[in-house]
Amino acid sequence: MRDLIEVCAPLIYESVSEFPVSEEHISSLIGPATDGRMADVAIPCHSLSGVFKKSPIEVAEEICRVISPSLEGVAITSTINGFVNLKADPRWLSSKTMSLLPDERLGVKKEISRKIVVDYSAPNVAKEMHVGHLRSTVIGDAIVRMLQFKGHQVIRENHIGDWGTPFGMLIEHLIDEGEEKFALEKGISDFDNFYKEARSKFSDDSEFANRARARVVLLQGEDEDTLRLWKVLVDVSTSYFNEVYGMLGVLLDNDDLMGESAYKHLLPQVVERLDESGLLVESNGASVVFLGGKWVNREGQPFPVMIRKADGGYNYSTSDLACIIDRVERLSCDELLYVVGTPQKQHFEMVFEVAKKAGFMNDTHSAIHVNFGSVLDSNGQMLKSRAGQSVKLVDLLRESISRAGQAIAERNSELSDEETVRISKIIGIGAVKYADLSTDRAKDYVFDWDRMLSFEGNTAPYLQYSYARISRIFSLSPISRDSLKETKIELLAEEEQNLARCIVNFSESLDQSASSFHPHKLCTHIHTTSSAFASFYEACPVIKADDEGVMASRLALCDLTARVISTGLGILGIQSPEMM
RNA sequence: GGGCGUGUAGCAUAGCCUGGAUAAUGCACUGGCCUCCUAAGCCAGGGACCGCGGGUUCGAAUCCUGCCGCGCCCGCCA
Repeated sequence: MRDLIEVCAPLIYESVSEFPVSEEHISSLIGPATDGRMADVAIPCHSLSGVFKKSPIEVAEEICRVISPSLEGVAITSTINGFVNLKADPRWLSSKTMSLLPDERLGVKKEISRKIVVDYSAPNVAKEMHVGHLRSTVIGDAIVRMLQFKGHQVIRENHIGDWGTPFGMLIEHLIDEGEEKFALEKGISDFDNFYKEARSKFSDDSEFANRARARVVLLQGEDEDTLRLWKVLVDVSTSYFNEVYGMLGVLLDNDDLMGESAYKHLLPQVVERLDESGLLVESNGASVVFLGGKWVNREGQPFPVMIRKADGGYNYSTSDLACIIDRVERLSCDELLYVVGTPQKQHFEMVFEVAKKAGFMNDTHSAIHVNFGSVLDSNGQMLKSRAGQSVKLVDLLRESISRAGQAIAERNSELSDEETVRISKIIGIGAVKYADLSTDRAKDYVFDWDRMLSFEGNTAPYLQYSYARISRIFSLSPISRDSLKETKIELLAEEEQNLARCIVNFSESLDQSASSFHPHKLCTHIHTTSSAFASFYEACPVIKADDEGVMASRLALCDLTARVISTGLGILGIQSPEMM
């Protein structure tokens, strides 16, 4: 109810000017009501008790009496327990709602555009995509869409693991297996096996291990044939990633790839510049940065950010520092977001601190670790990839689609086979994504098929069902959807008013979601809206309304509701089916 | 040991940044509602010492502090 506060606040200041309170004081008290049933906006008057030398209850009554006339037609005032309560007047609410009818953006304003790099997904070449990549990919995609919608220039960066020592063994294994065979057979799947085979040969077969080590040297020396083999692995992997991205319906494509290999020429420069800034220290033959402060290890000794190992190799931190240089200096971005799991929190804190101290970033740049929790199984255990036993992302998505298909087949026999296939994908993928997005990303969440695919509760299928119901109304409506832009909306029933509130609050909710990089806030709002629609749907006949004006008004509400749901879900990367 | 995070009905969560009312939502549970736009729904109801103790405040789930439980991180891996 941001808009209501904006309208009311000046009127309230003016009305209370005769009282011995400052505008700031009153302003600090006006806020959204904590209990939506009591009011939209509230002024708790308890702290004014001393100034007025009266009880909070009397103060509230006095303020209410004074402000009520000026709020005529905007808000309905009342008092209880020392609160002045303002409830949106249906007239104000309806005019606000009507103003959104012709607005494609449903009241969402664009911000002054910033250039924002979002680093997310980050699968590894020649390895399977698993549940951990799911979270990064889905959350990152939603954040990218939110920021774009708010008018920002977003640069997607998929920092794939395509460089480093494992490629020695991977390339040798590729040679052993035969590259033609590999390229043909590895379309979708089975990277896990390939990687495991290479790994076990590396540990069991010393001849292979020697070849692998020699191959790493060749790779780093950019030997032509080695690079070509490396490229085979990268190409097959990225086309696999693209298949998964296509299945998931996320924005990532080949243009967004910026693998570790892309930064390798910057690595010596990182060392040089850290050295020039005086941060670099030699420690046991390695080059490191000691940040001091709270960064101590188990023994209480300061522990370092490793920049260059004693063997001359570079480290993860070095690569991330190179990224920062590239993003700040080549892309000249204002903001750097890293959609990466919480376990790496400390790593990013340290890297950002080094980057600031070394002047790779200045005060105008902000680097934010958009962290997320782990996906747990039903026993509360982490689904880890390296331990093996990880769930392959493609299998998981396929299963979700298949389960969704069964669920809709049980419920609606009118759908053709073709429609069932199409809609199963929308619902299956939507369910997985929404389950991931709808709770606070920083917390762990338990992966539960039954819950995410339930058509009840705060789930994608429930929201999609609301949208499908509205679409059904329009398919039966005598009034076309396009002709509703100028419709007079009248909010007679309580259910209509509650629905209108949700529609009006959409922009505020999106703003909060986008500014905090917390997609679940938007999810909560879409669910509240769908729920308000379901109550409205029961209580207020639309195309069966007796009066034509009422029908048009309700159709307009349906149109806005559908747009809140589909725009909201769209920003989360989830589709809204017109039937299901 | 140090650092970070987390703890809210049987279960899963929101609210915590920015203190405000009888702590909100969903699942599950109980009871109602389909000759009527998709009942995949709606309505009503029961269910919570907001981990525990102190502090700040007129007022604390929210801020501060101390404990306790759980998790993660602290590698010349990424």
